[in-house]
Amino acid sequence: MAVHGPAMTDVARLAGVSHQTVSRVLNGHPNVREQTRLRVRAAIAELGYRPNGAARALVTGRSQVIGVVAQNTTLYGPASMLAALEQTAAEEGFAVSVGSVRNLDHRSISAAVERHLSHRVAGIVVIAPVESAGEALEHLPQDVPLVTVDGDPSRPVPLVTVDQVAGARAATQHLLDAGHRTVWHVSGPFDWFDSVGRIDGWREALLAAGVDPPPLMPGDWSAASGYRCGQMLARMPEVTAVFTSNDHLALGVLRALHEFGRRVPHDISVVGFDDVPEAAYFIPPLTTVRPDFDAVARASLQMLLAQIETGTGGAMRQTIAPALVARESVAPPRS
Amino acid sequence: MAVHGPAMTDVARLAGVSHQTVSRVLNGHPNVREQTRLRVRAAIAELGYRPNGAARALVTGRSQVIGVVAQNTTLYGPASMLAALEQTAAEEGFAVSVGSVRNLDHRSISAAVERHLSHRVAGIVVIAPVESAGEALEHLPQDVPLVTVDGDPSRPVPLVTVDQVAGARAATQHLLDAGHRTVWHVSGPFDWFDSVGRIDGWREALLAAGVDPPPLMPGDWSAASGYRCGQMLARMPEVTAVFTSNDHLALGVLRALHEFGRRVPHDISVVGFDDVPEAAYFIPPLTTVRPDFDAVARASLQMLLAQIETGTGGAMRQTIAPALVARESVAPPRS
DNA sequence: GACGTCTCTGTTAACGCTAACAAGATTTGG
DNA sequence: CCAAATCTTGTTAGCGTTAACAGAGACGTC
Repeated sequence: MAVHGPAMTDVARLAGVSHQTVSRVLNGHPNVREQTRLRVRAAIAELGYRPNGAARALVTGRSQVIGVVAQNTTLYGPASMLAALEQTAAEEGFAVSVGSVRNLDHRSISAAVERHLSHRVAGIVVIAPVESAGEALEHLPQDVPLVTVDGDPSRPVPLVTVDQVAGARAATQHLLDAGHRTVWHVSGPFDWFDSVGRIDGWREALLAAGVDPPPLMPGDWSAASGYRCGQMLARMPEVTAVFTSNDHLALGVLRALHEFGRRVPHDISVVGFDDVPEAAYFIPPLTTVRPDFDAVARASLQMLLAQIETGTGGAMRQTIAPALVARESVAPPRS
Repeated sequence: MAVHGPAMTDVARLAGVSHQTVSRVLNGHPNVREQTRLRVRAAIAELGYRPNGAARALVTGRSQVIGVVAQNTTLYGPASMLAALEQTAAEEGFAVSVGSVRNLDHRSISAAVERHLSHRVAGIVVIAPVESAGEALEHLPQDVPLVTVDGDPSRPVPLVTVDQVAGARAATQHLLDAGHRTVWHVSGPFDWFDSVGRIDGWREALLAAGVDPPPLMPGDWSAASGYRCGQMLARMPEVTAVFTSNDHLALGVLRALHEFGRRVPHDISVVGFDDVPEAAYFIPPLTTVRPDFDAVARASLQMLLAQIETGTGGAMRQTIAPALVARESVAPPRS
């Protein structure tokens, strides 16, 4: 069984001070004599003392832990968000506890949040890109610092989000600018806000250009569904430009087009979304839209810390604009 | 500021019992009258009471949290491991705290472990695929339950690992079986055990077949480095089969071969490693080796829980065999 | 030289929970 | 029907930390 490490009193005894003085040194209190501070530090080092976070959390009412609720942390977007969040949190002295959920339904989310709450996390970041998540967050205790990432813009919850609409608009516009009459769209699932936003942006760009949007091809983020949509698109001679809701969908589309002998970008141009690291090595290199996950993470954490410190909730929100990354999968239409 | 939720005593008062009885109900103690149990449960529900993990951790000396140290949780392998671990841990009632580190050097790892320790995690899982990580783990307090994943097999630390050697051997053998004279290899970084194991397996398979291994092409896991290696391979007419250390390297190789007009699998066969979800949609669909991340996660957690419960360390180890997934990127050589 | 004002340190009391013991209520055995 | 065993509940004492207050010197001011 684990031999418990030294406690504050042990350090205090060795340094010849009271445990409270040790606490002061640890928390950077100003009123400690330099000499005492050094003695305490020496004792800490000698004993290999490590403050007990549980005790601190108990007495202060909150731990230095931030809970993150996410769905599928295997997907590139969420994984990047999580990593960026963790990095940023670490810089602020916070640990990150993951509570991933299989389904983003009301019940699962609530359960994950509950788990975090019983560990008395200082705040919660919900990477909640789907409709149902919003409801779960409404019935939350009011006093928990909370930030949602890519959540429902219509709910009064602090929100940081990638500007999906702008990104999709840029992607679509990029294709129109290349000379394409219209742009087809392979979307993500309808219950993801990311997906809905990208559909909106696509539609907006087309309407602004006076073009009637062609029928939507619904996908589910996976290369498999992109492949299926691609098989249909490949057989429609009028299709010259496709915007897919993420890079993996694009990969599936590229493969289908390739199989049908439709060359990219010669016959059909393709634009993705996410800029996964491999996108530059697709055949051909994929033009795509890059969301700035670091910026999103920084913004969310900052927002969360503000809430933790001030205690005020408020319905702050912040939007991060993504950038178009032009590569070789886009060209003017033939003819 | 957060209004603190109800405590055990509040529940006790409402239910007309002592706080200790509430504690007993919560912990499933046997000696509580059914009627009392129900009354307590009702009070818990009515107040929305949530046990305070920090207090529990303080008194029991350990929390229901497992710390995970990993490097780049954006890479598919680590991300999958983390997700699987989190899932498994949740089933056992444990939360997972991530401490990712930018570099897997001694200092970073130690720092991450320290952070976990001061939160009094119940145990630590280190996804430590590199050399330098091993050293950091040697100087750890002896009494912390610890499991390394894909770590150094030569160190006396509990270890769960994907059988890289067997996987690489299978991949290489698969190519030899298809009739190829020899198999080239694009490796990962040399300080990753995964990478070294795969090199060993590749070499073993070739030697067993009486073939002198061709020069190694060193990569760094990225599609970019795969592309660079692929450009060289494409210009060597004698190359007919390539095994890459992961799927993203393979993607880069595929792209380079495509650019040079070398058809896969007609001219050159390619096998990857990892089976990323998109691998089936590469051009052509990639034959690869699939490690069972769930099995690894389950094994590690089981090992960790065993240590937590018994308190014994021991140098247990377990190896999970990966499976070859045959797709269309492999064919017999022309000639 | 006495008095207020800093600066530094120590003492005490929580925080919310579990463990250990104690004690009343209930059952069992002869 | 009484003593002993068992079940059920309550009481008390920490776990290691921070917060609040208190006290002891050092210093400057009149």
